[in-house]
Amino acid sequence: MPELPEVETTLRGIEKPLSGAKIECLRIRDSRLRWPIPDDLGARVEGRRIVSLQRRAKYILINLEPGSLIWHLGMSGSMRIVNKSTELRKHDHVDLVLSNEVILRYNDPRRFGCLLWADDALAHPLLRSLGPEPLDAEFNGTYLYKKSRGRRIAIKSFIMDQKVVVGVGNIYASEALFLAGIRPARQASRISLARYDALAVHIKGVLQRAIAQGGTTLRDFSQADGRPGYFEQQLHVYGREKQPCTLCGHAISNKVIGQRASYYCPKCQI
DNA sequence: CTTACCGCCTGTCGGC
DNA sequence: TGCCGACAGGCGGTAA
Repeated sequence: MPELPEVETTLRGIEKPLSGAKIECLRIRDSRLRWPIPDDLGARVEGRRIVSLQRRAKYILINLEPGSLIWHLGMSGSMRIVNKSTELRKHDHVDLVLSNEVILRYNDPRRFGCLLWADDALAHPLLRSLGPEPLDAEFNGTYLYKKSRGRRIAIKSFIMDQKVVVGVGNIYASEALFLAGIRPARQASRISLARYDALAVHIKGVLQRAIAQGGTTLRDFSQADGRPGYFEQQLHVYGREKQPCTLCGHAISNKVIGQRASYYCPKCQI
């Protein structure tokens, strides 16, 4: 999926046209997402006004007050702002049609995303047990250090666990570990507080820089205006197997950790 | 509680 | 050129 920077980029791209707008209707062309889109969702939102939008973890929340649409982009989802004469593309599964001529169009080839309703989104089972936002002050080295005591899993799997910290996926986990000089397979319990301090700083830094670049586009992702994200050119290790390390020139390795490709420099990351 | 693994889907790419 | 398997940015469910 879109990780945190891609979801944040999407949110920023749709916030202005959607905020305060009235929902004309919800057009569902294919409801077979990760969970089926509820049958009554259209009736539930039709004619109502969008009060605000927010991101929590990798979820986009469209608040109608009371109640929210809970929208996740899955692995391959994207949203675009279009109008009624915009031609449909393959996998354009949902349109949120607003009365101001604006249409929010959701495209998701793999259909791993979801579109659900909750009276209280943050209390929804999918969101209830999520860890802290990585850009919040409460997320820091001390938090990671305490949370990791007794955890034998690889540090990369640990920071990708949404109960530990949200928003960090396969790309940015690899990048943050490179910047912090930590080998992705290292056990989470065997990392010092000082190194967790550095890791927290680099998680925040890489996410912020990626947001500033509109996210990373590898294949499916695009911003709400259709442009790609531009962070790919700043990736140090992700997808760079056998290419030279940007710091020392050694070839980048790729090892499977927790069923996911994991890129690192065997010289710079210990 | 933790950890490891499966599977949901379509599209693309590399190897033969 | 065509076919086939491996793999892809996520994540809930299950089993041990």
